[in-house]
Amino acid sequence: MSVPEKPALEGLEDALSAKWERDGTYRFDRLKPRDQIYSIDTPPPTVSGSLHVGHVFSYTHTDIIARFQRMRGKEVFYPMGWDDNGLPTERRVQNYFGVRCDPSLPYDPSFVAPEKPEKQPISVSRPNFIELCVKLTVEDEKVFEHLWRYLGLSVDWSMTYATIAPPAQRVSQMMFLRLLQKKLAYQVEAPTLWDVDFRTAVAQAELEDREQPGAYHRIHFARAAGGVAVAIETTRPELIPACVALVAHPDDERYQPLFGTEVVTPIFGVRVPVLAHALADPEKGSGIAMICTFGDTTDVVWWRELKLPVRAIVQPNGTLGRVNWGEPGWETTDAAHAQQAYDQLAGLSAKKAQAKIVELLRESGDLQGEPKPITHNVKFYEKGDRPLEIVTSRQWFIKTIDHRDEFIKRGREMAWHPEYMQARYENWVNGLNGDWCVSRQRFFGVPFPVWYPVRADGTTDHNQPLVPAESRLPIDPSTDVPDGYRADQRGQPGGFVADPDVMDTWATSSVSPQLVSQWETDADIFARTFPMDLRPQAHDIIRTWLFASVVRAHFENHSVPWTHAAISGWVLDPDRKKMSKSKGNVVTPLGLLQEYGSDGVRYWAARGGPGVDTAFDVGQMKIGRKLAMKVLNVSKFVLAGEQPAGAVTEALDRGMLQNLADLVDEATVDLELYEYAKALAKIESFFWDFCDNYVEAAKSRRYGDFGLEAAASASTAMRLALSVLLRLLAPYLAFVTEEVWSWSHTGSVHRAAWPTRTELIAVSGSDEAAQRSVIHLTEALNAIRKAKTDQKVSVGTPVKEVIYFAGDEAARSLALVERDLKAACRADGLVLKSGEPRVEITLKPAEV
RNA sequence: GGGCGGUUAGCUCAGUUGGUAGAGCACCGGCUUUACACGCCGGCUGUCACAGGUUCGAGCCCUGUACCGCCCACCA
Repeated sequence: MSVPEKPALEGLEDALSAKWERDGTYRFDRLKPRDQIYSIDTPPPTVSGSLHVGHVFSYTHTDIIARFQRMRGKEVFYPMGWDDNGLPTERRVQNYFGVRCDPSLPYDPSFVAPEKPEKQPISVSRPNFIELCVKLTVEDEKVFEHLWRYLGLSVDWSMTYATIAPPAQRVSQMMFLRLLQKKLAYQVEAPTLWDVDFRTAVAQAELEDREQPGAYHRIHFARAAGGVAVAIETTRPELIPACVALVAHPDDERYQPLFGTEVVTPIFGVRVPVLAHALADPEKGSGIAMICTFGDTTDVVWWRELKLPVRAIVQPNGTLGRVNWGEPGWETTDAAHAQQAYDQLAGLSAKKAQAKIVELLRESGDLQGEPKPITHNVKFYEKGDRPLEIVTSRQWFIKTIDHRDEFIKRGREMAWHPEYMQARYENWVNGLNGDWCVSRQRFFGVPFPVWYPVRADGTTDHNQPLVPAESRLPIDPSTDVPDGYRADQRGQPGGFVADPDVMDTWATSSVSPQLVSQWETDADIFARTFPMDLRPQAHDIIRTWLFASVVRAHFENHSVPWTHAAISGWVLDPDRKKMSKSKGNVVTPLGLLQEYGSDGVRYWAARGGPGVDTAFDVGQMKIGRKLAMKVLNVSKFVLAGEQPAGAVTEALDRGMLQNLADLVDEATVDLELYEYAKALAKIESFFWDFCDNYVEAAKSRRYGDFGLEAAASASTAMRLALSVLLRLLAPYLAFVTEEVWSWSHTGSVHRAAWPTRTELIAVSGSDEAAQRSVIHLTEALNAIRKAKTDQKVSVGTPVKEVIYFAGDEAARSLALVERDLKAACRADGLVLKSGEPRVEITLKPAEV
């Protein structure tokens, strides 16, 4: 507890984060009542990726709120999770260890991964695969935790969770079984959006559009008995064998005669009906489209609403499957010809099949003119490399489409920061066009805790799923055995088989509020933390994580998951584009923290208000570092040396403290409204004014130039002001404020009480005249400094006389602080006069 | 096509209920000033995107337009 001779910022991050850990500064006290707890549903970063400056940005915002709430007297429940679920981790583990997951294999407890990946991937069971995932992600988590501690996140590090660990699996599975019980989860075999590389179903929320080159092919369809020939345009001629109908708008004059008739597909000779549907757009192509099973989501709508048959040709791996032409479902006028043509397509990818069929169409004369190249938007899985296909498969869904109004209502029960983000949420909910597909044909994830009986004939009975008791969870159906069965009955007639799928990443991460709040694990903690107070997250995952969390809490807890949603913006590079790895403009966060100091980087982040996309700007980090440095230096001045104690009697001191009380009120209101950036701007501005004007003016008096009592007034006032300013800055500059606090206090500033107007007024009293005198003093100082600068002398140059002309009111007001003003401008004589504002300075004769 | 943001000094951004356009950075100039040269003081810098409207008065309210960003829909 002393003031260092040469205070420095270097090394504070390591020293103080270690001290906070030692002292348990951010340890959560679970005995506090609910209304004194502030609980945060922190987004778990994906550990298989790397942290970038965008993470630092948004996690700092949350930390500022957390520190403010803690100082306001709330016990902050602030866990940290690691998202190690999902495809990125799976891919990384496959490459790192050279393994592939084969869920049909039994668990091998003695399996050890090879030092170096072998050329041929080794097949391992799902439990073995997950062990490897955990092994690898544990290392990632250490790196992440170090960065977060270095940044100064006030997380309780005894409360971390991993989304693949047993507690998370248990909550995910339990909440799934509850949905199943309530028939809010169901499975169905249906056309599903499908990624052919990952070979898994994907959800609407995981789609993105990409501009792709394509071409319109004008294709001739021959007349059938009683019909008329017609030409359609398509970008996907390879799907002609999957064509089940043609469709045009019911009001389209051109096609009126065709409705109800049939035409024949080229090459394959399949008779298909010509139908009417309002979704067909007369403006597009020839106004008549071919419906295939399935080329896009519109095909699915037509297929469903027009009750068409299925002729599926695209397989889960993206190639065209075998077809036996002439068999049921594949009737044709010339099976031999169809077979001969189709066999040239079977086994090809959609892209290659397209090239081939164009050749065939050209030969047969059914391609009219040449393909017209276009670029158009095609749907992709956001992590995928090839366009999505639509494949019919058995999938699990959670009901959403019938409950949209309820989700909107929940959204309105929450406070959004900023408010307009709520519109994005409602936009998404209103635009939902199907239930939420939650199953993925992957291995590393939370398995569906379900088996199916195998009938005597060896077929699977999907209608009677076998589910475990909740007390058994979490389970892995690929190795665990349902009650009443033996392990050797797996896959046998009269036995059982496991559901092979795992849950979608959002299906598991959306239970984070229940997971961290210890739902169905610790009723006491749950009652004290749920519904949670805050979900901080980025705006691009409102449609996924936020929405899915609302769905889960609504169905299971009949409430919102949290009462506040704080949506952070993105970090933009100087070209105003979102910073991303692919653009090669990502800066390593630890390097930044080391160069500008964590406080410097926190300052930059804090200036980006809620929801505001913010430019990556090292200039702001430098300014933050300067601010931290200034805190160090002014604190050294205020706290160093023996100082007289006593009442605050001087007008300057009393006025300054009252102005500070106003600042405390304003900053507190801002922070309560999550407007941390606005609060910072006000605090910062006051702080510099305090340093440059108040401290300069009170300095001489505090040195004792006007006696002990006047010195004590200055000393007491500036110590109190510093204490308040440190506390106001603590949520932002977590390190330097803690360092300075330790010079005069034993505890942590981060556990100190948030400053109040009362503590200041108790010392300063209320005196508007004194308050005004501070403003006038600043004006006068500025005018006098300008006069000195004009005469090219230092501000510190002693002068013979200063005559300051000011308005009547200002002159009267300045009389209260005349002694301080005179000292601050180093004048032997100071005369205050009424009149047009101006300054007259008489310099001392130059010393020879 | 629909929705949501944004457009203010060279740059990054503030601008509360309508009342004389702000800060920091950058730039220029001055200053060894006993907390701080990672400092201090001063100066320069604007068709508030554009066009209308309401008003005594508009950066702010209304209508429209342009551009930038995001989300959604459509993508035969």
